[in-house]
Amino acid sequence: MSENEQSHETASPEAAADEDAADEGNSSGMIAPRDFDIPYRFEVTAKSNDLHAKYGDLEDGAETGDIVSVAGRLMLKRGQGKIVFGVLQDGGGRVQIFAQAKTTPDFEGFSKLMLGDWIGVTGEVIKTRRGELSIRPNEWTVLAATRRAFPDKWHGISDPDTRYRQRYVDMWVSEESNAALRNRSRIMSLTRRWLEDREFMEVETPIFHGIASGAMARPFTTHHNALDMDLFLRIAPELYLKRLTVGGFEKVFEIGRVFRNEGISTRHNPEFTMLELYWAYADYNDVMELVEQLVSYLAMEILGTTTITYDERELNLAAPWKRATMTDLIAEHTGLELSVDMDRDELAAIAEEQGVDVKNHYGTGKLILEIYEKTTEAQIWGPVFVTDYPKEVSPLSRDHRSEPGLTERFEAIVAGRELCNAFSELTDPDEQLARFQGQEADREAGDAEAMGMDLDYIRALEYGLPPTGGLGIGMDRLVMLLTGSTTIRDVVLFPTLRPEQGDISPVASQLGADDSGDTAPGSQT
RNA sequence: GCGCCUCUAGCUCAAUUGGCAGAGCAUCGGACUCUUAAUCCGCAGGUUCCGGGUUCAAGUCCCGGGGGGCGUACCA
Repeated sequence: MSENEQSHETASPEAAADEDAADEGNSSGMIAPRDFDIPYRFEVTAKSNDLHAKYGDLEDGAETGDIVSVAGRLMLKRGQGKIVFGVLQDGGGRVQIFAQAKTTPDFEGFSKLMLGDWIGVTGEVIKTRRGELSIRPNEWTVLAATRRAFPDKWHGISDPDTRYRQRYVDMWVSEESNAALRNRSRIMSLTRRWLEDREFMEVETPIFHGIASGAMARPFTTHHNALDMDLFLRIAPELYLKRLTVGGFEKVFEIGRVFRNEGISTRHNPEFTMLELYWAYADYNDVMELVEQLVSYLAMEILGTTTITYDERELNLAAPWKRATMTDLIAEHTGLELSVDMDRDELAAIAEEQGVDVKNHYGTGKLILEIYEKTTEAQIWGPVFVTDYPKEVSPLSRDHRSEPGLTERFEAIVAGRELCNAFSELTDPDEQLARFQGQEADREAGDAEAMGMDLDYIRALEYGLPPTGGLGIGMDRLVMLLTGSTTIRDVVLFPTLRPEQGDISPVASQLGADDSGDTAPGSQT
C-alpha cells in the first residue's frame, strides 16, 4: 500500500459549532460529530501482543529503528505537555503510543483524540525511559471517531443489563468478557477440528421442524406463509442426524443452535448451541471415552491443564472419568437402594419423602429419575458419567444389554450440572414406535414436554439403523466450564433479553418523529 | 410463573430519621517533555426508571407499571 492511502496529515477535528450538539456532549454522553478524513483501509503490520513478545526484552530507552503499523481503539490518554501517552488496544492486547510534539504530525489533533476513538498509527518501536514498550508515531490517522463517551476507564461497565445489551462496549472494557467470548470461538474451532481428525463429518440439518421431537422441551412455533403451515424451531437435531446414519453417513456431527421455549436462568438461554454426534457401530461406552478425551483435550488447549478451578472449587477433567449407575449414586448420596422393579406405590412414597411432586402417571423409572435429580445430581461435583437411565424416561435409548427396565444411556455431570446426554441408540422401529406412544400418553396426561411422534423417523428405522452411539453436548455449558463463567450470558455473545424501550439513539432521534416509532426495518414485506 | 433484591450525571458510586441531589472518571477550558487509572487548577453536566399517592417537604415512605439481578419451578 502506498503512503497516501493510509496517511494524511490528519485534519484537525473541527468540532461542529452546533450548540445543541455541544450541550449533548455534556448531558447525554454524546460527543459532537468531528470532521475527520476516514481512510477506506489501513495496512496493519503488527499486533500489540506480538510486539510485546518480540520486543519485551528491550532495554529502557532503546530505539529499534523498526517501523510498524498498529490499529485499534484509544483506551487511555495521558497528556504531559509536549508529550501525549496513548494506550491503544487491539485484538491482542494493549500497546502505548508515545507521541512527542516535535515528531508527531498534527500533535494538537492527536492530543485531542477521545477515549474510544479508533486510530491507526505507524511509527518506530521504542521503549520509553520508564520501560514501557511504545510506538513513536511518524503518521497516524483516525479510523473511527466515537460519538459516545466510553465507560469509566477503570471500572468499566458493571451493570449487567448494559453489559449484555451493549456487548460491543463490554468487549472493550471487560477483559474477562473478551477472553471468555474469544475462548468460546476457540473451543468451537478446536472441537470441529478434533472431530474431523477422527473422521466425523459436519452436517447441517433443518432448523424448521414439522414435529418437535428428539428431546423433551417446549418448542417455539412459527408459520410458513406459502405452505400455510405451522413449524417448530428445532429442540434437537437428533432425529435428522440419525436419518443420516440410516443413509450411510457413518460418523456425523452438527454444531448448531437449538431453541427451547422455557425459563431463562444462569444456565439457560432460549437459544443455545448443541453439539450432537452419531457414530455408527459404536455404543455408549465408546461415547464415554470420546467425551472424556474431547473435554480433557479442550481443557489442555484452552487452560493448559486438566485441573481447573470452577466456582472456587477444584475439578479434575483428566480422562478417565468415574462411571457409576444412577441407582448406585442415589444409594451413595441417600442410602436408598432403589430399583425400577420396586413396587410403584412404595417408590412413590419414598419420592414424596424426598420432596418430589409425584404425578399419577409417573412410573417407577420416572420416580427414580425424579429422586435422583432431587437428591443427588446437584451434589455430584464430578466429572462423573451417570449411567443406565430408566427406560421410561429415555424414549430414544436402546434397552440395556443386561439390565431390564434400564437403557444404555448416560449423562456426564460436572460441577453438579448436566454437561452431555448420550446413549446407545434405539434402532428397532417397533420398539421406537412403542416409546413414542408412551410419550403421547404422557402428553395426554399433561406433560407439555413429551416428545412428538415422528412417523417418518419410524420409516427410516424400518430401513435399518445399525448399532450407533449418539451424543449431545450443551456447548455453552462446556464453554462456561472452561472459561470459569458462572452464568451462560457471559459465554453467549448476545443473550436473549427483552427489547429495550425508549430513546436508545439520539442519532436515530434526528429522524422525523413519525419515522421513529413502530416502523421497524423489515416490517414491510 | 412465583418470591426476594435492585434502578441516582455518559461510566463507577454517595446522599444520616423524609430536610438545599454530591464525588471520582469521561467531556469542556487551562498548566505540564517519560506518563502508567498520570497529576494540578477551573467550568459545565440531573425527567433520581415511569405514573400516581401521603407530606410543609419524597432519591428516600405507600400503590401501580417497566428494565435488570438472584433464588425457585421447568430444562441443557
